[in-house]
Amino acid sequence: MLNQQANLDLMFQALADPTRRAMVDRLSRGPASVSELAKPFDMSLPAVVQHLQALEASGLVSSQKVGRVRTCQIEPEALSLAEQWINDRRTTWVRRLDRLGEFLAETEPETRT
Amino acid sequence: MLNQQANLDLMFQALADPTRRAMVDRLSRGPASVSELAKPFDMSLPAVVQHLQALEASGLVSSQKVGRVRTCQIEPEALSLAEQWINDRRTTWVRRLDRLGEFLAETEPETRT
DNA sequence: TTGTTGGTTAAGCATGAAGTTAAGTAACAA
DNA sequence: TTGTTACTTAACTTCATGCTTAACCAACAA
Repeated sequence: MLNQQANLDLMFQALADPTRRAMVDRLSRGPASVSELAKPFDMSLPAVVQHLQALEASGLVSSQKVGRVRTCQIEPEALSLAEQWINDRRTTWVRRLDRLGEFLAETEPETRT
Repeated sequence: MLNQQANLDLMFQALADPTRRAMVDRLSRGPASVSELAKPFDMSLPAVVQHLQALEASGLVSSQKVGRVRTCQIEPEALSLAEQWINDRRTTWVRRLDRLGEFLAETEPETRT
């Protein structure tokens, strides 16, 4: 298992680019070859492949080459790692608000509505 | 409402840096001043403030200045926007697998275990 | 009013990311 | 075996990011 921290770096970095998000979006609907993935974009093929490399480095996408065609697919486990990081922070925040609510309720019960 | 796409760019970009994630983590436990936020990091104050600007630009954090102290807090709505984007893609992926399962069950019922 | 604290502004620098073109390779099709 | 397809590699340009230091300003404390 790689360093989790570094992994999140690569993950969020990968998702920070609209082209790469569009690729993830495409792959969430099913596997695709490199040129299929490239088709919607007004960009050279090498550029597309560089985006793909970023996605693969982050663990969000994997690929295998059969013959001369490289087929790419989404790696949903990786997606949920990013999702979980966000959710953990939101949860911490929400819990803090709850404790604050309790505190206010305990210390000034007469001012409650 | 700003362009959602651009907003996600800034959001994920902001979360791609470990220093900024640490700041979000800190702020998820409650508000903090700029210098409080800066304390854990081995980095000049201007550098910390630049990270803060990235977080504010993304909508993940807001701040107000009172006297000479600027107090920062997390903006959990923004967090859940990023979370939702990820979740939507995972959901699409899962549904695709479900349909694939149905398809296989319908076309080759005799090969099921 | 003088010093200290808390933050801001500006300028500069090193690195890396996003794109390009050009040339190369390996598989399949005729 | 010759051409086309599907990438791959390499070299290069441009722009953005993440820092730095130095100087500044405004609020509060003595």
